[in-house]
Amino acid sequence: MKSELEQAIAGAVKELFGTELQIELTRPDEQFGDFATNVALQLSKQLGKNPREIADALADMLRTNVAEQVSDVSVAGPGFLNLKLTDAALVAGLEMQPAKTHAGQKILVEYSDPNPLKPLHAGHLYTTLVGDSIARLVAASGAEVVRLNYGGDVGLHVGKSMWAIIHELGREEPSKLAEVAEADRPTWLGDRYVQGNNAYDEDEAAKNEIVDVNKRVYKLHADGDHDSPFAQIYWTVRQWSYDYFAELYRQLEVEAFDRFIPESEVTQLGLQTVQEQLEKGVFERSDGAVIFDGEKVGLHKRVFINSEGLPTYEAKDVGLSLTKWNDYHFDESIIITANEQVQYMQVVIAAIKQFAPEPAERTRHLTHGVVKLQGGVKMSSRKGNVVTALEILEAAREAGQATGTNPNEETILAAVKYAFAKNRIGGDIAYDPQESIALEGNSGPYLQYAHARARSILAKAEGQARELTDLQAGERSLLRKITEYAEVVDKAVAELMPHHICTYLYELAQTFNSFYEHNRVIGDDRQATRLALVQQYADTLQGGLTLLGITAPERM
RNA sequence: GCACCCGUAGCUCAGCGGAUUAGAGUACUUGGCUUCGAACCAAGGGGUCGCAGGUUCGAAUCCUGCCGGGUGUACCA
Repeated sequence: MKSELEQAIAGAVKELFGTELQIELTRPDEQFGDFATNVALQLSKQLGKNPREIADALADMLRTNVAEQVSDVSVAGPGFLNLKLTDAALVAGLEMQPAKTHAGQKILVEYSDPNPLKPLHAGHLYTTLVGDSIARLVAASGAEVVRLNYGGDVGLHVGKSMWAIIHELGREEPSKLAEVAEADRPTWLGDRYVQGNNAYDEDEAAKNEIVDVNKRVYKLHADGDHDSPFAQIYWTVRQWSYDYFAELYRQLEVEAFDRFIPESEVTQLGLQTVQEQLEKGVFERSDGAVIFDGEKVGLHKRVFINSEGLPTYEAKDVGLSLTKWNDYHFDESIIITANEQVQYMQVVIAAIKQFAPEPAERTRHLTHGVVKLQGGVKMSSRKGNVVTALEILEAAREAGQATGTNPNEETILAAVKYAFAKNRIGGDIAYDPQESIALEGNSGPYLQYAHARARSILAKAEGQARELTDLQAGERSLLRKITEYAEVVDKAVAELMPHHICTYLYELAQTFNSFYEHNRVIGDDRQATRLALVQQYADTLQGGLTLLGITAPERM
């Protein structure tokens, strides 16, 4: 519908003024119409004519050319062309589906990326939810999506935790791990990380030991060691971490990952590749380390292999990138991380581009902001003052109890997911355990409620829904909003911005609630027509919620 | 120092490939439940869109400078 009209207008422009123009119809305020365009304003400059004259001429032509779809063409303001669709055309808009812009493509989406042996904080919850909804968007656009989860099971942070674990156990004795109760494992590990981190910063001797432990972890992987006491401790606590991640994903009810890629799996390939490319001049030696001089391409220098001979995160990312390429030959690889890695990732991708241009050019890095506590304090797992991912869910449940409405788990999840999804990706999120979970206003529960109400009508009503004709004002407003769905999803997919879905669904639900308040469905003369409308509305809302990973219960 | 991101109602945020009267939520004030679910609806007050220039018939939106905040800037991830 939209594109047909755009072509019709482009045709009219060409016929009247002889210029080729790409028309982009917008959705104006309802009082102006269903679609609007400012072509006349754009044309006035290049034609040297009054924009209103141009608009009037176009309006005249359109009134006859698109009379079938458009009931009214008006010129307003400085020269806007406002179009009002006929009821039939508006109803036809229900057929519009989101475009399959990525049909036939294989797209990798990497997100969540928690590190074993470190705590899962609120940021992990955020990045997991953002990644899940982006992966859903990509899938909705027709792509074959591969969900990847990359985590640092080797590296300095592991050295820190392992050092503290051994310290806490007293000696390298795996059986002593049994003293940690299963339920206490996550916090116990989190405490070890903080302990190791503090020791690294404050105690020179401990720092040297940690550096040594770190090397032992790399060696353990190189040797395939699963039997030494040190290795047994490592593999056991690593599994504890993976179990804990699984618990978070289970509680969040996010789509399952297709593959977990531990850093240890790509370390060798990364190290080897960087060494090879060092020979070829992509990398260079500097102060005992191997670096990439990003300054040559307007970025900054980065260390890929440190002076200890160990690969840094950079080299491992090289290994990861090549592993993805070798295993999937993807059309696009999306990586979702926090903002602080923006410039880091640019250097890494610039380096990879030197010797593996294809995966580098097909990689897209999306970033989100940090989760802040009320008052603007950033959370840090290094200092230990963290709100963990599961604590956020717990806080949500408590806040839900406090409202007296006793929301179930479905509603709690909707509240949390929506609170994190409704903001544009990129900015920081202020998390207020009390407010972000509020069950009213622009929230997940509001949307679920607006859905359940509609389903309730449908369940109670007898008789058949009928086709939509001779619409009244309130009915038309609701239908108009419903038909915007496909356009909104297309926009969210194009920008990979799930918040557009939130904004739209909230407006849709508001439109319905207002309709509900002012129009009776059951028992009204127009029951059949209104049932059809309510049905369309409920299905649309449910579809949108699904894209956000939020359920649409029939009752609540 | 340099690079990147951000600065819109008290608070939390949409809007930013320029355009019809800057929008929501929340908080505050007020009205609406004997009829389909009031987790709702209806109405009201509240903004020099950080500041100053520039481009344009037209700027919250584009450009430049400044101020304020955040992040990154060699062996952390």
